[in-house]
Amino acid sequence: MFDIRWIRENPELFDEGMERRNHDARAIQLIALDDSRRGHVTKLQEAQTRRNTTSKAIGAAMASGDKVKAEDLKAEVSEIKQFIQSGEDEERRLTSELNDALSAIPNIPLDDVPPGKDENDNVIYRVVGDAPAPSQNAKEHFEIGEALGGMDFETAANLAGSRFVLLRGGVARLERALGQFMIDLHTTQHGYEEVAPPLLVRDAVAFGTGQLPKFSEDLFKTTDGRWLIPTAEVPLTNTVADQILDLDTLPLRLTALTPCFRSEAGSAGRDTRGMLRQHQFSKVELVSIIKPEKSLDELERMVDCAETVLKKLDLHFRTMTLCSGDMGFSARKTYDLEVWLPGQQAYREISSCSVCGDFQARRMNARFRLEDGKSLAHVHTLNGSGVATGRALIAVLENYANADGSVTVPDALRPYMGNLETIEPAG
RNA sequence: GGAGAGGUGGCUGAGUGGUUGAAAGCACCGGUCUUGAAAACCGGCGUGCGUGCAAGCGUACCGUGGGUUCAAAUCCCACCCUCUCCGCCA
Repeated sequence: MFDIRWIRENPELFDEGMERRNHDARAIQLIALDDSRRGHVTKLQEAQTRRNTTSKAIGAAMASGDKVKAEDLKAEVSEIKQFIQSGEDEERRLTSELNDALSAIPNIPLDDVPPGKDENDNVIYRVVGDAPAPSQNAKEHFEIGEALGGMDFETAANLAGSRFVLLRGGVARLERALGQFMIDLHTTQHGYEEVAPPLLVRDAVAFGTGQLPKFSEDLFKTTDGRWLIPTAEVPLTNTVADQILDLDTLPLRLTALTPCFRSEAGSAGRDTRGMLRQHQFSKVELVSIIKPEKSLDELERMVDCAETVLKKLDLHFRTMTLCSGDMGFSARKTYDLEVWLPGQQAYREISSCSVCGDFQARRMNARFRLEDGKSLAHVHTLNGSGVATGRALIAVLENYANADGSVTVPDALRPYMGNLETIEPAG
């Protein structure tokens, strides 16, 4: 969320950022809102000053036994009170009007983010490994999974409806192995602390990371008013909400392997086949809470952590810098890792790492104490998938499928698969 | 689900209608002392908002949101959270 004072001081930077975002918010409208709020606050405070001084005078008059004077003063304050009453209502209205406007505004891209409209304008940052030779026979993951008897969409649909899958046997274990492998890698090699967070959160938490108020339709809501997390980023990042962190606790690096729930409200008809886009999927998430001056380095570090997963699985992928029009609401800069899927003959997003600056920290009110031991500043937050297990499963199946229908288990996963070397078709 | 207790500044913890933004201690910052450190002593030390070039001034804030009152941390209402006991339960 933006600080209105920053917008007042940097209107052209703000407008330029909004333009790059293809967003229609403009500084002049917000400043006008703030002007009317400020003007009103000043008037209200003057009235409050008079009320306070007069009230103190009443106290003094009572103390000295001057009842007549006290009564006179009471009558005087009564009138001021009327104005204050309505004035406070008006202040609340003006403040929430401004806050509502501010909380719906996306973050501004960093200067080095390529300009663009949608995914077609994303820029290749680096490519790792070689794409397998084109193959006519390459199968899609759901063909492979179903042939193994390990990917049951029909039963899942009977149980829960569309966009769910039921995994069985070796395939189910393979997904679990991927999750275990990734979270072990991040905790033992990359310095992240493992967290097992709640999967349901309250409004304020979903607001903190930017899901609310604008994207409530993308989330599942429980009957008692909570939200199913769409990513562990939400609870992990909010662990520092409303806190003042000591300098020596930073950086804070957290990881979690959790189910994620998304309504996919806006994507009817897209990726309906297979398990590319599900209402429920598992993901290893990475979150860093960091000092502002370190946040850009941390983004590179985080991408490296995510890339390491794919390198260890020996998967070919490319890392993309998202263009200004393709980034998420809270992000200032985002790298996507796109893994090569032979079955689709295409690169598909498998991980996404973003730096949010103080955008989320302001929403959450997460601050830290500076070196002087006194002043406070907002932390910076970063989040990234240390790879979604569902999509990693897809990638492994499509890249490790053999002609006879079996799937070779990647070396890195064997310790988690009871040293199994291949998953064979059922029966 | 039933009964009770409680939420005060970075932390601990006083404070039940009138100079209380809030005692005290700890932590922290500056200073004295010391070869240095510790201890001791002296001083300082909340946040948001408004206003101002600034010093400052004003205002709001004692879980959150409303209300009563000339005046609320203190009284009333609703909600949130924590703890204890009982019930139920993986």
